[in-house]
Amino acid sequence: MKKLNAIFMGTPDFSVPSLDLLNNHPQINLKTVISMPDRPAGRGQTLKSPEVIDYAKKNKINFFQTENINKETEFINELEKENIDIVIVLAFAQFLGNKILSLPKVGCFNIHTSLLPKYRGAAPIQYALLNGDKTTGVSIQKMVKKMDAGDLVISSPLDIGNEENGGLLYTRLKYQAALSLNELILLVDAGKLTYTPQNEENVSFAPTLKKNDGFLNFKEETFEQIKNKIRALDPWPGTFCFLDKKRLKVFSIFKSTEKLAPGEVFVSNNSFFIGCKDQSLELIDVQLEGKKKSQMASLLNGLKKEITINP
RNA sequence: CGCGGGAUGGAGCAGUUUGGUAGCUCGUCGGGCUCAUAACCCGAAGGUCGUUGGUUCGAAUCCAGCUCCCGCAA
Repeated sequence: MKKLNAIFMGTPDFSVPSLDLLNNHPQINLKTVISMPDRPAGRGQTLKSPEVIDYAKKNKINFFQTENINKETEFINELEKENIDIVIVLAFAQFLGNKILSLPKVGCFNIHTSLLPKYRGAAPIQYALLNGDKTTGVSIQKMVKKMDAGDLVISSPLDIGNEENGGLLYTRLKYQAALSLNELILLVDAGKLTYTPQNEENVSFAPTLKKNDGFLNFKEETFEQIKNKIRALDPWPGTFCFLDKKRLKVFSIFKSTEKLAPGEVFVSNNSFFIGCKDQSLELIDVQLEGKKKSQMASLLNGLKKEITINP
């Protein structure tokens, strides 16, 4: 059986297991890896390569970095000579134009971490948790110009644990994505690919999360909403409020029976209570700006003055 | 040289501007009270103040270098 000539497009660590699978798959001849340019990152803002590029360098795979693949006409012309069969896209953070979409014989396939048509967009994992879903999954769709709207070829559900946070679900889906990719390759290889159009009536969106989406507004959010937000955005981008003027990251809370007005603060026995919209909660694991992660009880020992939250 | 905070008994902090015997809230240990207690009372142990050097009669405190931790940002 002839090997499939493949191109992989992706950027962060999330894409690496799938890339690893392609790189080692007997049915695949991996031609090139395409990713975003190096970016300044971390304290000191030193230039850092996408994880996918690190992998490519380490495994001596051809790679190409660009801000916008659609504008790289020269590079695309080169690719056209390569007889590409399939393009795999996972967490690439770029849209693909017609030139790329029509490049491979079989098609461009995108691995998406939700059960499409639910949660089209950049942050499906977090949205599933934010909404308290019990199930999510991995979808593979044949890409079209409209974002995440192509016909489905694989839809593989995954149960979400009750206390599961964003980090764990992210990791599980990272590997689930690679397993689904293997299914796709086997189907393509056997010529048994089937296309199922998405039901447009059930479409929902999961737009990119910003840092400020992690703000905990105790006055206007219910306990359940806050709880899900902490779970969903842990460890990234994280949830926070303000203790006086300083940022206070919040990692875990307990439900409390204290009767407090929304936004009201109450301190007792080294416990810190805040009223939210429908009931009240106690802060447990927190981290004050410039400090290490600690327990709220410990932090309270050092705080003497009146404390205000979200002033 | 992206911006900024921090390092003080086991924990969280104050003290640093105006150098002069190290303090607070907890925890730990012992004792007391109590049917009992995470509550209360009495007492005790525990710190070369991150590290190196400098200034000084004297440095947690002033100056310089170094190490480590963290928030923003990406």
